Amino acid sequence: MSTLHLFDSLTGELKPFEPLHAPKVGMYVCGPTVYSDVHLGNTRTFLSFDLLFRYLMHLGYQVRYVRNITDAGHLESDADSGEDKIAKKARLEQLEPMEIVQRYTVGFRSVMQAYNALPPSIEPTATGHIVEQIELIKKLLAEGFAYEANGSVYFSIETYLKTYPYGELSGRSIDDLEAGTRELDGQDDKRHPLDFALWKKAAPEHLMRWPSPWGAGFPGWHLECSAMSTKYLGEEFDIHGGGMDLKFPHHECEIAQNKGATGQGGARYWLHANMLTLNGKRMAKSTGNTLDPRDLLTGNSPHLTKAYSPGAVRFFIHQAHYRSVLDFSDSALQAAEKGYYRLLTSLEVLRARAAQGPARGTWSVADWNAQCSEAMNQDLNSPVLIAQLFEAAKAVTLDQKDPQVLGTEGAAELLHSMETWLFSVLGLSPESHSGNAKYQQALDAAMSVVLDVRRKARETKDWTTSDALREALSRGGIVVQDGPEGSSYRVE
RNA sequence: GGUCUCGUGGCCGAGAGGUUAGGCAAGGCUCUGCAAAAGCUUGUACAGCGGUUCGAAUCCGCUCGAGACCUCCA
Repeated sequence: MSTLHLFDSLTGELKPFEPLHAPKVGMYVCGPTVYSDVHLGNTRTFLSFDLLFRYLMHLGYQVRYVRNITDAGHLESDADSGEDKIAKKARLEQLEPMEIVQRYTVGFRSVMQAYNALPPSIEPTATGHIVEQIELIKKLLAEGFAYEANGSVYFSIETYLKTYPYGELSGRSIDDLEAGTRELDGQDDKRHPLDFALWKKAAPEHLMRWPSPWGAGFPGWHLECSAMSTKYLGEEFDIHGGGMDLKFPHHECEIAQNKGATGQGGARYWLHANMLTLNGKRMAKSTGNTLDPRDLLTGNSPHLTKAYSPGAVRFFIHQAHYRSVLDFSDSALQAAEKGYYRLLTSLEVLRARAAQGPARGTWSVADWNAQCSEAMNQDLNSPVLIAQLFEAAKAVTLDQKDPQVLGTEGAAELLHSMETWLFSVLGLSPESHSGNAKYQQALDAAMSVVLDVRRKARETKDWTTSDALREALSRGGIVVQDGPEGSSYRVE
Protein backbone atom coordinates (compact mmCIF):
# COMPACT_ATOMS: atom_id res chain seq x y z
CA MET A 1 0.00 0.00 0.00
CA SER A 2 1.39 3.32 -0.96
CA THR A 3 0.53 6.74 0.39
CA LEU A 4 -0.19 9.97 -1.37
CA HIS A 5 2.85 11.76 -2.71
CA LEU A 6 2.65 15.22 -4.21
CA PHE A 7 5.13 17.09 -6.33
CA ASP A 8 6.15 20.21 -4.45
CA SER A 9 7.29 22.99 -6.77
CA LEU A 10 9.27 24.64 -3.99
CA THR A 11 11.63 21.71 -3.48
CA GLY A 12 11.12 20.17 -6.90
CA GLU A 13 10.50 16.83 -5.27
CA LEU A 14 7.82 14.26 -4.88
CA LYS A 15 7.02 14.45 -1.17
CA PRO A 16 4.87 12.20 0.98
CA PHE A 17 1.76 14.14 1.89
CA GLU A 18 1.57 14.70 5.63
CA PRO A 19 -1.08 17.20 6.67
CA LEU A 20 -0.30 19.51 9.57
CA HIS A 21 -3.50 18.68 11.40
CA ALA A 22 -4.79 15.40 9.98
CA PRO A 23 -7.53 14.55 9.24
CA LYS A 24 -8.00 18.22 8.40
CA VAL A 25 -6.40 19.56 5.27
CA GLY A 26 -6.13 23.20 4.26
CA MET A 27 -5.89 23.96 0.57
CA TYR A 28 -5.72 27.31 -1.19
CA VAL A 29 -5.98 27.76 -4.93
CA CYS A 30 -5.61 31.01 -6.83
CA GLY A 31 -8.92 31.62 -8.55
CA PRO A 32 -9.81 33.63 -11.59
CA THR A 33 -9.72 37.34 -12.19
CA VAL A 34 -13.30 38.08 -13.09
CA TYR A 35 -12.89 40.67 -15.79
CA SER A 36 -13.66 38.36 -18.68
CA ASP A 37 -14.92 34.87 -19.43
CA VAL A 38 -12.81 31.98 -18.27
CA HIS A 39 -11.30 29.97 -21.08
CA LEU A 40 -10.59 26.28 -21.34
CA GLY A 41 -7.06 26.73 -20.01
CA ASN A 42 -8.36 28.24 -16.80
CA THR A 43 -10.88 25.46 -16.64
CA ARG A 44 -8.18 22.85 -16.86
CA THR A 45 -6.34 24.29 -13.89
CA PHE A 46 -9.44 24.39 -11.74
CA LEU A 47 -10.44 20.88 -12.77
CA SER A 48 -6.95 19.67 -11.85
CA PHE A 49 -7.39 21.04 -8.35
CA ASP A 50 -10.93 19.75 -8.22
CA LEU A 51 -9.40 16.33 -8.82
CA LEU A 52 -7.04 16.88 -5.90
CA PHE A 53 -9.89 18.12 -3.70
CA ARG A 54 -11.94 15.06 -4.58
CA TYR A 55 -9.09 12.64 -4.08
CA LEU A 56 -8.19 14.09 -0.70
CA MET A 57 -11.79 13.61 0.40
CA HIS A 58 -11.76 10.14 -1.08
CA LEU A 59 -8.82 9.40 1.19
CA GLY A 60 -10.95 10.50 4.12
CA TYR A 61 -9.52 13.94 4.74
CA GLN A 62 -11.72 16.83 5.78
CA VAL A 63 -10.65 19.50 3.39
CA ARG A 64 -11.13 23.22 3.67
CA TYR A 65 -10.71 24.32 0.10
CA VAL A 66 -10.33 28.07 -0.36
CA ARG A 67 -10.37 29.50 -3.85
CA ASN A 68 -10.45 33.23 -4.23
CA ILE A 69 -12.21 35.45 -6.69
CA THR A 70 -9.97 38.30 -7.78
CA ASP A 71 -12.40 41.15 -8.20
CA ALA A 72 -10.31 44.10 -7.08
CA GLY A 73 -8.59 44.26 -10.41
CA HIS A 74 -4.93 44.10 -11.14
CA LEU A 75 -2.82 46.76 -12.65
CA GLU A 76 -2.27 46.50 -16.34
CA SER A 77 1.32 47.48 -15.89
CA ASP A 78 3.62 48.30 -13.08
CA ALA A 79 3.57 51.93 -14.00
CA ASP A 80 1.90 54.55 -11.86
CA SER A 81 -0.31 55.38 -14.78
CA GLY A 82 -1.44 51.80 -14.80
CA GLU A 83 -5.12 51.32 -15.03
CA ASP A 84 -7.18 48.83 -13.19
CA LYS A 85 -8.21 45.99 -15.54
CA ILE A 86 -11.67 45.80 -14.18
CA ALA A 87 -12.11 49.56 -14.23
CA LYS A 88 -10.94 49.64 -17.83
CA LYS A 89 -13.42 47.06 -18.94
CA ALA A 90 -16.13 48.85 -17.02
CA ARG A 91 -15.47 52.07 -18.85
CA LEU A 92 -15.53 50.29 -22.18
CA GLU A 93 -18.84 48.72 -21.47
CA GLN A 94 -20.26 51.65 -19.53
CA LEU A 95 -20.87 49.52 -16.52
CA GLU A 96 -20.05 49.71 -12.88
CA PRO A 97 -16.93 47.69 -12.02
CA MET A 98 -18.92 45.50 -9.71
CA GLU A 99 -21.34 44.76 -12.52
CA ILE A 100 -18.46 43.34 -14.50
CA VAL A 101 -17.34 41.40 -11.48
CA GLN A 102 -20.79 40.00 -10.91
CA ARG A 103 -21.31 39.01 -14.51
CA TYR A 104 -18.08 37.08 -14.83
CA THR A 105 -18.26 35.59 -11.38
CA VAL A 106 -21.63 34.12 -12.22
CA GLY A 107 -20.25 32.94 -15.56
CA PHE A 108 -17.26 31.32 -13.93
CA ARG A 109 -19.39 29.48 -11.40
CA SER A 110 -21.77 28.22 -14.04
CA VAL A 111 -18.86 26.85 -16.08
CA MET A 112 -17.42 25.13 -13.03
CA GLN A 113 -20.80 23.65 -12.29
CA ALA A 114 -21.27 22.52 -15.87
CA TYR A 115 -17.99 20.64 -15.69
CA ASN A 116 -19.00 19.11 -12.39
CA ALA A 117 -16.35 20.83 -10.28
CA LEU A 118 -17.27 20.85 -6.62
CA PRO A 119 -17.67 24.31 -5.13
CA PRO A 120 -14.82 25.25 -2.79
CA SER A 121 -15.49 25.46 0.93
CA ILE A 122 -14.86 29.19 0.88
CA GLU A 123 -14.74 31.47 -2.13
CA PRO A 124 -13.52 34.79 -0.75
CA THR A 125 -13.27 37.94 -2.79
CA ALA A 126 -10.46 40.47 -2.76
CA THR A 127 -12.85 43.40 -2.36
CA GLY A 128 -14.37 41.70 0.64
CA HIS A 129 -10.97 41.59 2.35
CA ILE A 130 -9.60 45.09 1.95
CA VAL A 131 -9.41 45.44 5.72
CA GLU A 132 -7.31 42.30 6.08
CA GLN A 133 -5.04 43.44 3.29
CA ILE A 134 -4.49 46.83 4.90
CA GLU A 135 -3.68 45.09 8.17
CA LEU A 136 -1.16 42.91 6.38
CA ILE A 137 0.52 45.96 4.89
CA LYS A 138 0.71 47.56 8.34
CA LYS A 139 2.42 44.46 9.61
CA LEU A 140 4.93 44.47 6.77
CA LEU A 141 5.63 48.15 7.38
CA ALA A 142 6.12 47.46 11.08
CA GLU A 143 8.50 44.61 10.32
CA GLY A 144 10.45 46.88 8.02
CA PHE A 145 9.82 44.91 4.83
CA ALA A 146 7.76 47.65 3.23
CA TYR A 147 7.98 51.36 2.69
CA GLU A 148 5.57 54.10 1.78
CA ALA A 149 6.21 56.37 -1.13
CA ASN A 150 3.88 59.04 -2.39
CA GLY A 151 0.65 57.38 -1.27
CA SER A 152 1.71 53.89 -2.35
CA VAL A 153 3.35 51.13 -0.36
CA TYR A 154 5.99 48.81 -1.79
CA PHE A 155 7.57 45.61 -0.64
CA SER A 156 11.33 45.96 -0.30
CA ILE A 157 13.17 43.05 -1.83
CA GLU A 158 16.54 44.36 -0.64
CA THR A 159 15.42 44.39 2.98
CA TYR A 160 13.77 41.03 2.60
CA LEU A 161 16.94 39.50 1.21
CA LYS A 162 18.80 40.30 4.43
CA THR A 163 16.64 37.76 6.24
CA TYR A 164 15.16 35.46 3.60
CA PRO A 165 16.04 34.15 0.16
CA TYR A 166 13.93 35.34 -2.77
CA GLY A 167 13.29 33.39 -5.94
CA GLU A 168 13.28 29.91 -4.41
CA LEU A 169 10.02 28.83 -5.94
CA SER A 170 10.78 29.87 -9.49
CA GLY A 171 14.45 28.92 -9.21
CA ARG A 172 15.64 32.38 -10.08
CA SER A 173 18.58 34.25 -8.73
CA ILE A 174 18.41 37.95 -7.98
CA ASP A 175 21.00 38.52 -10.68
CA ASP A 176 18.86 36.75 -13.24
CA LEU A 177 15.87 38.73 -12.21
CA GLU A 178 17.67 42.02 -12.40
CA ALA A 179 19.01 41.12 -15.80
CA GLY A 180 15.45 40.67 -16.97
CA THR A 181 14.15 43.88 -15.52
CA ARG A 182 12.82 46.30 -18.01
CA GLU A 183 12.66 50.02 -17.89
CA LEU A 184 9.15 51.08 -17.20
CA ASP A 185 7.77 54.52 -16.86
CA GLY A 186 6.63 55.89 -13.58
CA GLN A 187 8.56 53.63 -11.33
CA ASP A 188 10.25 56.48 -9.56
CA ASP A 189 8.60 55.63 -6.30
CA LYS A 190 10.27 52.24 -6.15
CA ARG A 191 13.62 51.96 -4.48
CA HIS A 192 14.53 48.78 -6.29
CA PRO A 193 13.25 47.48 -9.63
CA LEU A 194 12.22 44.16 -8.11
CA ASP A 195 10.10 45.80 -5.41
CA PHE A 196 6.42 45.23 -5.91
CA ALA A 197 3.33 47.16 -4.89
CA LEU A 198 1.34 46.33 -1.80
CA TRP A 199 -0.89 49.36 -2.09
CA LYS A 200 -1.27 51.65 -5.03
CA LYS A 201 -2.41 55.23 -4.86
CA ALA A 202 -5.52 55.66 -6.98
CA ALA A 203 -5.52 58.22 -9.71
CA PRO A 204 -8.54 60.54 -9.65
CA GLU A 205 -10.22 58.68 -12.51
CA HIS A 206 -9.61 55.29 -10.97
CA LEU A 207 -12.96 53.70 -10.23
CA MET A 208 -12.08 51.00 -7.74
CA ARG A 209 -10.69 52.70 -4.67
CA TRP A 210 -10.69 52.38 -0.94
CA PRO A 211 -9.53 54.60 1.88
CA SER A 212 -6.37 53.56 3.69
CA PRO A 213 -3.82 55.02 6.09
CA TRP A 214 -1.85 56.01 2.97
CA GLY A 215 -4.72 57.67 1.18
CA ALA A 216 -7.27 56.43 -1.35
CA GLY A 217 -6.00 53.50 -3.36
CA PHE A 218 -6.27 49.83 -4.08
CA PRO A 219 -4.38 46.70 -3.05
CA GLY A 220 -1.39 45.32 -4.96
CA TRP A 221 -1.52 42.24 -7.14
CA HIS A 222 -0.26 39.62 -4.77
CA LEU A 223 -1.64 40.78 -1.48
CA GLU A 224 -5.10 39.27 -1.45
CA CYS A 225 -3.90 35.67 -1.56
CA SER A 226 -1.57 36.18 1.38
CA ALA A 227 -4.28 37.93 3.37
CA MET A 228 -7.04 35.45 2.63
CA SER A 229 -5.03 32.25 2.88
CA THR A 230 -3.74 33.35 6.28
CA LYS A 231 -7.19 34.36 7.43
CA TYR A 232 -8.91 31.11 6.54
CA LEU A 233 -6.13 28.53 6.71
CA GLY A 234 -3.57 29.99 9.08
CA GLU A 235 -0.01 31.19 8.78
CA GLU A 236 1.08 27.73 7.83
CA PHE A 237 -1.17 25.38 5.90
CA ASP A 238 -0.98 22.33 3.71
CA ILE A 239 -1.45 22.99 0.02
CA HIS A 240 -1.29 26.00 -2.23
CA GLY A 241 -2.15 25.56 -5.88
CA GLY A 242 -2.41 27.59 -9.00
CA GLY A 243 -1.51 27.71 -12.64
CA MET A 244 2.10 27.36 -13.70
CA ASP A 245 2.08 30.93 -14.94
CA LEU A 246 1.48 32.19 -11.42
CA LYS A 247 4.70 30.71 -10.12
CA PHE A 248 6.54 33.90 -10.87
CA PRO A 249 6.04 36.54 -9.77
CA HIS A 250 2.70 35.96 -8.06
CA HIS A 251 3.51 33.05 -5.80
CA GLU A 252 7.06 34.20 -5.22
CA CYS A 253 5.72 37.50 -3.94
CA GLU A 254 3.09 35.75 -1.90
CA ILE A 255 5.75 33.76 -0.11
CA ALA A 256 7.75 36.92 0.54
CA GLN A 257 4.71 38.68 1.96
CA ASN A 258 3.89 35.73 4.17
CA LYS A 259 7.39 35.32 5.48
CA GLY A 260 7.80 39.04 5.98
CA ALA A 261 4.60 39.29 7.96
CA THR A 262 4.52 36.02 9.88
CA GLY A 263 7.87 34.32 9.44
CA GLN A 264 6.05 31.46 7.72
CA GLY A 265 6.00 30.90 3.99
CA GLY A 266 2.37 29.83 3.95
CA ALA A 267 1.88 26.49 2.25
CA ARG A 268 3.97 23.40 2.83
CA TYR A 269 3.22 22.00 -0.61
CA TRP A 270 3.14 24.23 -3.67
CA LEU A 271 1.38 22.66 -6.60
CA HIS A 272 1.28 24.01 -10.12
CA ALA A 273 -0.96 22.87 -12.92
CA ASN A 274 0.44 23.13 -16.40
CA MET A 275 -0.91 25.05 -19.34
CA LEU A 276 -3.41 23.93 -21.91
CA THR A 277 -2.31 24.87 -25.38
CA LEU A 278 -4.38 25.47 -28.46
CA ASN A 279 -2.62 25.07 -31.78
CA GLY A 280 0.57 24.50 -29.84
CA LYS A 281 0.37 27.86 -28.15
CA ARG A 282 -0.70 28.85 -24.75
CA MET A 283 -4.31 29.82 -24.35
CA ALA A 284 -4.59 33.40 -23.28
CA LYS A 285 -7.32 35.96 -23.25
CA SER A 286 -4.90 38.67 -24.28
CA THR A 287 -3.88 37.00 -27.56
CA GLY A 288 -7.29 35.74 -28.58
CA ASN A 289 -6.00 32.18 -28.77
CA THR A 290 -8.79 30.88 -26.60
CA LEU A 291 -11.56 28.39 -26.43
CA ASP A 292 -14.62 29.03 -24.32
CA PRO A 293 -15.54 26.01 -22.20
CA ARG A 294 -19.18 26.64 -22.99
CA ASP A 295 -18.57 26.45 -26.73
CA LEU A 296 -17.34 22.89 -26.30
CA LEU A 297 -20.79 21.98 -25.09
CA THR A 298 -22.47 23.58 -28.09
CA GLY A 299 -19.83 22.86 -30.71
CA ASN A 300 -19.96 26.50 -31.66
CA SER A 301 -16.33 27.24 -32.42
CA PRO A 302 -14.09 27.18 -35.48
CA HIS A 303 -11.84 24.81 -33.53
CA LEU A 304 -14.59 22.20 -33.19
CA THR A 305 -16.44 19.85 -35.49
CA LYS A 306 -19.16 18.97 -33.01
CA ALA A 307 -20.49 19.43 -29.51
CA TYR A 308 -19.12 17.44 -26.59
CA SER A 309 -20.46 16.46 -23.23
CA PRO A 310 -18.81 17.95 -20.14
CA GLY A 311 -17.79 14.46 -19.11
CA ALA A 312 -15.97 13.84 -22.38
CA VAL A 313 -14.07 17.10 -21.98
CA ARG A 314 -13.16 16.32 -18.40
CA PHE A 315 -12.10 12.84 -19.39
CA PHE A 316 -9.86 14.35 -22.06
CA ILE A 317 -8.31 16.71 -19.53
CA HIS A 318 -7.65 14.01 -16.95
CA GLN A 319 -6.16 11.74 -19.59
CA ALA A 320 -3.12 13.95 -19.35
CA HIS A 321 -1.15 14.47 -16.15
CA TYR A 322 -1.84 17.84 -14.55
CA ARG A 323 1.84 18.84 -14.68
CA SER A 324 2.17 18.19 -18.40
CA VAL A 325 1.31 20.64 -21.10
CA LEU A 326 -1.80 19.42 -22.85
CA ASP A 327 -2.44 20.39 -26.42
CA PHE A 328 -6.05 20.72 -27.37
CA SER A 329 -7.42 19.48 -30.63
CA ASP A 330 -10.79 18.40 -31.86
CA SER A 331 -9.52 14.99 -32.91
CA ALA A 332 -7.87 14.35 -29.55
CA LEU A 333 -11.14 15.24 -27.89
CA GLN A 334 -13.03 12.88 -30.16
CA ALA A 335 -10.65 10.08 -29.29
CA ALA A 336 -11.17 10.76 -25.60
CA GLU A 337 -14.93 10.89 -26.04
CA LYS A 338 -15.06 7.49 -27.71
CA GLY A 339 -13.00 5.91 -24.99
CA TYR A 340 -15.08 7.57 -22.32
CA TYR A 341 -18.34 6.30 -23.75
CA ARG A 342 -16.87 2.84 -23.97
CA LEU A 343 -16.22 2.95 -20.25
CA LEU A 344 -19.76 4.15 -19.57
CA THR A 345 -21.12 1.30 -21.68
CA SER A 346 -19.02 -1.14 -19.74
CA LEU A 347 -20.52 0.27 -16.56
CA GLU A 348 -24.03 -0.29 -17.92
CA VAL A 349 -23.16 -3.88 -18.75
CA LEU A 350 -21.90 -4.38 -15.23
CA ARG A 351 -25.05 -2.85 -13.75
CA ALA A 352 -27.22 -5.20 -15.77
CA ARG A 353 -25.16 -8.27 -14.89
CA ALA A 354 -27.19 -11.21 -13.62
CA ALA A 355 -26.18 -12.58 -10.24
CA GLN A 356 -24.33 -15.65 -11.35
CA GLY A 357 -21.06 -17.40 -10.89
CA PRO A 358 -19.19 -17.81 -7.62
CA ALA A 359 -19.06 -15.11 -4.96
CA ARG A 360 -15.51 -14.18 -5.87
CA GLY A 361 -14.14 -14.42 -9.34
CA THR A 362 -10.66 -15.09 -10.62
CA TRP A 363 -10.11 -11.42 -11.34
CA SER A 364 -9.14 -9.59 -8.16
CA VAL A 365 -11.05 -6.39 -7.63
CA ALA A 366 -8.94 -5.65 -4.57
CA ASP A 367 -5.68 -5.82 -6.52
CA TRP A 368 -7.15 -3.65 -9.21
CA ASN A 369 -8.33 -1.07 -6.69
CA ALA A 370 -4.87 -1.02 -5.17
CA GLN A 371 -3.40 -0.22 -8.55
CA CYS A 372 -5.86 2.61 -9.03
CA SER A 373 -4.88 4.04 -5.66
CA GLU A 374 -1.24 3.57 -6.48
CA ALA A 375 -1.67 5.64 -9.62
CA MET A 376 -3.42 8.48 -7.83
CA ASN A 377 -0.93 8.36 -4.99
CA GLN A 378 1.82 9.08 -7.47
CA ASP A 379 1.12 12.78 -7.70
CA LEU A 380 -2.42 12.28 -9.01
CA ASN A 381 -1.55 10.21 -12.03
CA SER A 382 -5.02 10.28 -13.51
CA PRO A 383 -3.87 9.00 -16.94
CA VAL A 384 -2.75 5.77 -15.32
CA LEU A 385 -5.96 5.60 -13.31
CA ILE A 386 -7.89 5.87 -16.55
CA ALA A 387 -5.75 3.13 -18.11
CA GLN A 388 -6.73 0.98 -15.14
CA LEU A 389 -10.39 1.70 -15.77
CA PHE A 390 -9.96 0.29 -19.26
CA GLU A 391 -8.40 -2.80 -17.72
CA ALA A 392 -11.55 -3.14 -15.62
CA ALA A 393 -13.68 -2.74 -18.73
CA LYS A 394 -11.73 -5.61 -20.28
CA ALA A 395 -12.52 -7.76 -17.26
CA VAL A 396 -16.21 -6.89 -17.59
CA THR A 397 -16.14 -8.09 -21.19
CA LEU A 398 -14.47 -11.35 -20.23
CA ASP A 399 -16.99 -11.82 -17.46
CA GLN A 400 -19.85 -11.58 -19.92
CA LYS A 401 -18.67 -14.84 -21.46
CA ASP A 402 -17.54 -16.42 -18.25
CA PRO A 403 -19.05 -15.29 -14.93
CA GLN A 404 -16.17 -17.02 -13.18
CA VAL A 405 -14.11 -13.94 -13.94
CA LEU A 406 -15.81 -11.50 -11.58
CA GLY A 407 -18.26 -13.56 -9.59
CA THR A 408 -21.37 -12.13 -7.96
CA GLU A 409 -19.81 -10.14 -5.15
CA GLY A 410 -16.79 -9.31 -7.23
CA ALA A 411 -19.00 -7.76 -9.89
CA ALA A 412 -20.87 -5.71 -7.32
CA GLU A 413 -17.62 -4.51 -5.81
CA LEU A 414 -16.17 -3.66 -9.18
CA LEU A 415 -19.27 -1.71 -10.11
CA HIS A 416 -19.05 0.27 -6.90
CA SER A 417 -15.33 0.87 -7.34
CA MET A 418 -15.60 1.92 -10.97
CA GLU A 419 -18.34 4.36 -10.11
CA THR A 420 -16.28 5.72 -7.27
CA TRP A 421 -13.22 6.33 -9.42
CA LEU A 422 -15.13 7.68 -12.37
CA PHE A 423 -17.69 9.83 -10.63
CA SER A 424 -16.42 10.66 -7.14
CA VAL A 425 -12.73 11.00 -7.93
CA LEU A 426 -12.45 11.94 -11.59
CA GLY A 427 -15.56 14.06 -11.29
CA LEU A 428 -17.27 12.68 -14.35
CA SER A 429 -21.02 12.74 -14.14
CA PRO A 430 -23.21 9.74 -14.76
CA GLU A 431 -24.72 11.25 -17.85
CA SER A 432 -27.39 9.87 -20.03
CA HIS A 433 -26.86 10.18 -23.72
CA SER A 434 -30.42 11.22 -24.17
CA GLY A 435 -31.74 14.62 -23.29
CA ASN A 436 -35.10 15.55 -21.91
CA ALA A 437 -37.06 12.54 -20.67
CA LYS A 438 -40.34 13.67 -22.21
CA TYR A 439 -38.84 14.00 -25.69
CA GLN A 440 -36.96 10.77 -25.22
CA GLN A 441 -40.21 8.97 -24.54
CA ALA A 442 -41.82 10.50 -27.58
CA LEU A 443 -38.86 9.59 -29.74
CA ASP A 444 -38.88 6.04 -28.43
CA ALA A 445 -42.53 5.74 -29.35
CA ALA A 446 -42.01 7.08 -32.85
CA MET A 447 -38.94 4.97 -33.41
CA SER A 448 -40.63 1.80 -32.32
CA VAL A 449 -43.19 2.38 -35.08
CA VAL A 450 -40.50 3.02 -37.69
CA LEU A 451 -38.38 0.09 -36.58
CA ASP A 452 -41.41 -2.13 -36.66
CA VAL A 453 -42.08 -1.22 -40.27
CA ARG A 454 -38.47 -1.87 -41.06
CA ARG A 455 -38.53 -5.17 -39.24
CA LYS A 456 -41.41 -6.35 -41.43
CA ALA A 457 -39.51 -5.28 -44.51
CA ARG A 458 -36.49 -7.22 -43.37
CA GLU A 459 -38.57 -10.31 -42.64
CA THR A 460 -39.62 -10.35 -46.28
CA LYS A 461 -36.01 -9.61 -47.29
CA ASP A 462 -37.09 -6.29 -48.71
CA TRP A 463 -33.60 -4.86 -48.36
CA THR A 464 -34.38 -1.86 -50.52
CA THR A 465 -37.02 -0.57 -48.10
CA SER A 466 -35.04 -1.53 -45.04
CA ASP A 467 -31.87 0.17 -46.24
CA ALA A 468 -33.78 3.24 -47.39
CA LEU A 469 -35.30 3.65 -43.95
CA ARG A 470 -31.94 3.27 -42.29
CA GLU A 471 -30.43 5.72 -44.72
CA ALA A 472 -33.13 8.31 -44.14
CA LEU A 473 -32.87 8.03 -40.39
CA SER A 474 -29.11 8.30 -40.60
CA ARG A 475 -29.40 11.57 -42.46
CA GLY A 476 -31.51 12.82 -39.58
CA GLY A 477 -28.87 11.88 -37.08
CA ILE A 478 -30.36 8.60 -35.96
CA VAL A 479 -28.12 5.57 -36.29
CA VAL A 480 -29.87 2.24 -36.57
CA GLN A 481 -28.04 -0.92 -35.62
CA ASP A 482 -29.23 -4.44 -36.34
CA GLY A 483 -28.38 -7.13 -33.87
CA PRO A 484 -29.39 -10.71 -33.21
CA GLU A 485 -32.17 -9.51 -30.91
CA GLY A 486 -33.57 -6.93 -33.26
CA SER A 487 -32.70 -3.37 -34.13
CA SER A 488 -31.74 -0.52 -31.86
CA TYR A 489 -31.08 3.13 -32.47
CA ARG A 490 -29.08 5.95 -31.03
CA VAL A 491 -28.94 9.67 -31.70
CA GLU A 492 -25.63 11.12 -32.78
C1' G B 1 19.17 38.05 -24.06
C1' G B 2 18.42 35.33 -19.06
C1' U B 3 15.92 31.10 -16.34
C1' C B 4 13.48 26.57 -17.08
C1' U B 5 10.63 22.56 -19.23
C1' C B 6 9.72 19.32 -23.03
C1' G B 7 10.57 16.42 -27.82
C1' U B 8 7.57 8.77 -27.14
C1' G B 9 4.56 4.49 -32.64
C1' G B 10 -0.55 7.69 -37.77
C1' C B 11 -2.75 10.99 -33.49
C1' C B 12 -3.43 11.95 -28.02
C1' G B 13 -0.75 10.56 -23.93
C1' A B 14 1.73 7.51 -19.33
C1' G B 15 6.12 5.33 -17.76
C1' A B 16 11.10 4.91 -17.04
C1' G B 17 18.57 2.11 -16.80
C1' G B 18 16.97 -4.42 -18.51
C1' U B 19 10.00 -6.50 -17.85
C1' U B 20 2.61 -5.11 -22.17
C1' A B 21 1.06 1.59 -20.36
C1' G B 22 -3.76 3.11 -21.96
C1' G B 23 -7.08 5.54 -25.49
C1' C B 24 -8.20 6.81 -30.67
C1' A B 25 -7.15 5.58 -35.65
C1' A B 26 -5.37 1.55 -39.05
C1' G B 27 -4.88 -3.86 -40.79
C1' G B 28 -6.71 -8.98 -40.01
C1' C B 29 -10.51 -12.19 -37.91
C1' U B 30 -15.50 -13.41 -35.58
C1' C B 31 -20.52 -11.97 -35.97
C1' U B 32 -23.65 -10.29 -40.02
C1' G B 33 -28.52 -9.84 -45.98
C1' C B 34 -25.57 -5.31 -46.22
C1' A B 35 -24.04 -1.65 -42.87
C1' A B 36 -23.13 -0.51 -37.98
C1' A B 37 -22.01 -1.94 -33.20
C1' A B 38 -19.44 -5.33 -30.29
C1' G B 39 -15.54 -8.91 -29.34
C1' C B 40 -10.71 -11.06 -30.53
C1' U B 41 -6.09 -9.89 -32.72
C1' U B 42 -1.63 -7.32 -35.09
C1' G B 43 1.97 -3.20 -35.02
C1' U B 44 7.17 -2.78 -31.56
C1' A B 45 7.87 3.86 -30.72
C1' C B 46 10.80 6.85 -27.58
C1' A B 47 14.21 14.09 -32.13
C1' G B 48 19.67 13.64 -33.89
C1' C B 49 24.86 12.79 -32.65
C1' G B 50 28.37 11.34 -29.06
C1' G B 51 29.48 9.44 -23.96
C1' U B 52 28.73 6.44 -19.19
C1' U B 53 27.04 1.19 -18.58
C1' C B 54 27.07 -5.80 -19.26
C1' G B 55 22.64 -3.06 -20.91
C1' A B 56 19.64 3.70 -22.23
C1' A B 57 13.96 5.72 -24.82
C1' U B 58 15.17 6.32 -19.42
C1' C B 59 21.81 9.05 -16.82
C1' C B 60 25.66 12.90 -18.93
C1' G B 61 27.24 16.29 -23.01
C1' C B 62 26.32 18.66 -27.55
C1' U B 63 23.00 19.80 -31.79
C1' C B 64 18.23 20.66 -33.74
C1' G B 65 13.08 21.69 -32.67
C1' A B 66 8.87 23.26 -29.53
C1' G B 67 6.92 25.68 -25.35
C1' A B 68 6.66 28.44 -20.56
C1' C B 69 8.40 32.31 -17.40
C1' C B 70 11.28 36.93 -17.05
C1' U B 71 5.10 41.98 -17.95
C1' C B 72 -1.60 41.26 -15.93
C1' C B 73 -2.71 36.16 -17.30
C1' A B 74 -4.88 29.28 -14.78
